Amino acid sequence: MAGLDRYTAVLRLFTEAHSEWTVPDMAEALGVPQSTVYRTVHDLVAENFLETASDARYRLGSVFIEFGRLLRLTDPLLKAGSQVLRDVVGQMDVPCVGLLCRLYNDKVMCIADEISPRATFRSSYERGRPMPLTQGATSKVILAHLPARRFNRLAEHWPDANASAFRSELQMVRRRGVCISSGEIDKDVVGIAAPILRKGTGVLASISLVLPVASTTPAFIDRVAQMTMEGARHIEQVLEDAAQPE
Amino acid sequence: MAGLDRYTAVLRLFTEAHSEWTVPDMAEALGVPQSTVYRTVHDLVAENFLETASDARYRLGSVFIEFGRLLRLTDPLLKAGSQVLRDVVGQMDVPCVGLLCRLYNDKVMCIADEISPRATFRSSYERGRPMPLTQGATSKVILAHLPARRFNRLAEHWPDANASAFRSELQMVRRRGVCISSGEIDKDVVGIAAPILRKGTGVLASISLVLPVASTTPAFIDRVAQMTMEGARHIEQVLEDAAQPE
DNA sequence: GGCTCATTCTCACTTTTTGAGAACCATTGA
DNA sequence: TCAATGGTTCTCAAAAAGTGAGAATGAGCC
Repeated sequence: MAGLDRYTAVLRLFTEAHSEWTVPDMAEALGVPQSTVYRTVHDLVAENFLETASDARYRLGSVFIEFGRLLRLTDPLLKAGSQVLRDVVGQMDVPCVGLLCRLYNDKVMCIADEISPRATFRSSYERGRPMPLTQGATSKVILAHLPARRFNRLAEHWPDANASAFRSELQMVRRRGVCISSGEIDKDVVGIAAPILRKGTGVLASISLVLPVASTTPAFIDRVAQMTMEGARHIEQVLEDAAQPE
Repeated sequence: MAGLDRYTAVLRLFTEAHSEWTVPDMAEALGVPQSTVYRTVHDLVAENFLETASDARYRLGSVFIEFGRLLRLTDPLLKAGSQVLRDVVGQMDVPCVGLLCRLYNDKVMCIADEISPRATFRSSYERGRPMPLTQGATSKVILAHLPARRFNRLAEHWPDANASAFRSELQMVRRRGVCISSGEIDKDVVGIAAPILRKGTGVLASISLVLPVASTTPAFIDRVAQMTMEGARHIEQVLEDAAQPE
């Protein structure tokens, strides 16, 4: 184990289910001697990637909050997307959840969300949580706009029984410019997602609206799809404008 | 430059003012050859600490959002504090900002905030932004409860003209259990902060309420101070309870 | 096809990391 | 007060990575 991996391997041990670790446990999990782990952990603590908890345990440190702020303040997609999400969700007349998601390794991850004040449900697409690429409107709309090469490389890993049907479904999504799915990830919830594209770069992200099936009709879904696509176009425009002046 | 530093030195180049870097510029800023920086950046991109922007530039990557979520979900102080902040700010009958802050190297950093829906002002203590230790109620209340050794080590770095007056001010804060300051960081704003303590471990953090001077009276500030201290005691209690069952 | 520039690769040379064990240090309990 | 305990740091020689100058590759772009 070398370079950055040495450190990320330790950080990746920390999960929702196992959020505190002792050095002996880390050493065991990673298969390296304790003295090595002590050194690595020491370095990570010094830079606030980890912090000491009680009883000789360690947990994730606050550096992620610090850099999270920098990201919020400086990431063009995050800045443009958050603003548009707020606007779009604000315009909705039923409680809903708005999401801005992007490709993240072989997953899709929400990087910004906006929840109507009165929404009583939640989406599984929680900010910062990697989600599968192949299910849910939010993910599929990204998949549908991926360049063939990238798509194929990702597709190798899925044991997809019905690849050709899936491909033609995605092609339809691409043509339509929006993906609508119901109950694929969360029961009783509809997801309506539009891709955020950039000429030359391809698909950057997706913007989606999630609402309870009970509050929808086909006509309403069409209207929301329209709003979602407009939101996507708006984000694309802001990004375009931001890129020019440089 | 070795170990983790090699990587953090690159990450620390990325700031609000300079959020995108080319490799030649990084190499220049760090005083190392480009080929070395290319390698380091390559590693950081692979782990999503950085991502490529357009025009051969790089910016911070989304890994911070991913780990930020883990922190939100698993950090005991963050979990207890966010909940209590929501409660306390919810009880307030004037617009205000609630903050949960902790010592972060030689700074104080806000790790959670709660802003009344109708608040028209903002605190400089923004989530994820390191702030000076010696100004503002939020910071000083932490300073006031630091063990002498830690305090002295930090104090070495300040060119404090009036150290003894400052020390006695802090001693009064410690006795009173709350720190109230006005306009020290933000003009026209009052900060009311209480320490979150833990026996054995010392001061963990502070909880504070920030409100416009215009909306305060001495009696009201006393009431808010009371609420803030109650919030702090509540957080301490939750942390205590969470630590026991293990 | 021949520029330009970003990025990766190569390889001899340095520097760092590694790991087993000893040393250190704070706490606890005779 | 003196062991004993357990977490953490230190030591040092062997092993493994990192380094950097320059070459090679590759992707636009006249």
